[in-house]
Amino acid sequence: MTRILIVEDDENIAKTIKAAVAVVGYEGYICGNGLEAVELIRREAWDVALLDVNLPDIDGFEVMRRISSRDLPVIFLTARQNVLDKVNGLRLGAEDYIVKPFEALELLARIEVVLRRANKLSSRLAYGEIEVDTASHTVTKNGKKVSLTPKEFDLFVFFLRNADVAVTRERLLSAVWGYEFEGESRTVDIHVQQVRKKLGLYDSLVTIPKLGYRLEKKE
Amino acid sequence: MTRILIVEDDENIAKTIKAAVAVVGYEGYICGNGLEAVELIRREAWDVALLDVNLPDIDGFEVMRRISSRDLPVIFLTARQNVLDKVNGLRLGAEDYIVKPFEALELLARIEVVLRRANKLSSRLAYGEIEVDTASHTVTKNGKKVSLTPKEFDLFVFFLRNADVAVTRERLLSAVWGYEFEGESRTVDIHVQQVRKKLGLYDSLVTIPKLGYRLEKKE
DNA sequence: CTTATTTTTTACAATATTCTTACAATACAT
DNA sequence: ATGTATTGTAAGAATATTGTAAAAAATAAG
Repeated sequence: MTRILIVEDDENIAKTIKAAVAVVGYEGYICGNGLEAVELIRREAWDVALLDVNLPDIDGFEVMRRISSRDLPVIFLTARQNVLDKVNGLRLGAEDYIVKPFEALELLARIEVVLRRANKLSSRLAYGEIEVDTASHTVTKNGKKVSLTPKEFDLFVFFLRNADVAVTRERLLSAVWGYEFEGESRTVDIHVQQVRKKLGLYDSLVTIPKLGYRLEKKE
Repeated sequence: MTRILIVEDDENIAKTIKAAVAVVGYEGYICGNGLEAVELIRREAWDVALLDVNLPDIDGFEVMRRISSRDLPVIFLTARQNVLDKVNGLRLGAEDYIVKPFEALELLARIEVVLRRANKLSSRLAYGEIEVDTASHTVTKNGKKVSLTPKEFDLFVFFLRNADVAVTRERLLSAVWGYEFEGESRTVDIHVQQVRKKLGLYDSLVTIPKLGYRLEKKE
């Protein structure tokens, strides 16, 4: 679950933001002042912080300075049309800067960009009852977690992204293993068997004799 | 005309790629740095971009981020054997990933797959109620899947691509089997019979006595 | 440094494909 | 028509490919 810390003293704005991020499945937590925000950031894990510049105690910039050791993407929110603020914010290492009043969609887009840059955006892939989350590297079947090794995971993701395409072992070696084919090897086969077994794909991850494999597209 | 943007700072590699894609009739444009690439992608229409990860100014991933709004298939090129790079690239939405040094044929194959996925190329061949998809390596008759062995598949595709042409056994041996005719053999015949039987082509895959076979064109 | 995990190799069993063989059916020439 | 050459067909042998388990090697974790 993507957790977003909303540091904003105007309760209406804060609630609006929380509702907006909830729409796309993010969990928003509201915090009304700077000092508390610093504490929360130190104690808990967050994916992004939306930081109002004007806060009742310490301002957003000060919060940023105090948490600068953390590797947390920050987007500043401000009512000021002040260019100086913007320069300040970016110099402090803010990921982005957005001026109120803003459109909810605009904010969501910015959040997505920041998350993607931080590689925290979970991209989900589905294949029937199997779900894959490339961010957390987890695979579930019927909601039950299936444990795949890294190679198996990469291999399966590759098949998902190339569903219904016949792929040769050479292609797999180069795409998943990252090197060119040298001599013959059963490595690919073994991993395919493993993925088949772990995910029960005996009927859908088919062998194309003398060619390679194909993951049949789900209807 | 299929336009391919080649973003690669090594001039030799870039020119090699350009020559390779020219062979199959694609137009390649070379661009040596990331910022210019972003501009080119914003201003002009491209079918695929080949994006080197290591560029003199901003890296390939950054280019990808900046053009992420565009719906342009991207294939990353990299010398790195780094899995992280790969995961990064794919997470950013790259269509594919290819490690240097690569074979020209391999690259062309990937480009074809990407173009096909973007529906800019067709991999389907039809013959009456029979449909062949060379990408997924499947054959259906009246929507029902027909299982052909590799040789049978290649043989049938060859006939489809040479419909209404009388082909000798020698020609078939050399085109489908890939070697020159040595002594007499019934191999070709047997496979033709097999294709006839499996696809019910008794009337259309005709024998030309003393010469070879011909797949009659569908009206 | 040891232990655990993952990846690769190895060896062999199970399958699938290709090719050969043998004979039947058909076409063709005289 | 009759014999010869060619092609159709089935069955099985030979070959090659893939499945699978388990050990060895490499890598990561403690």
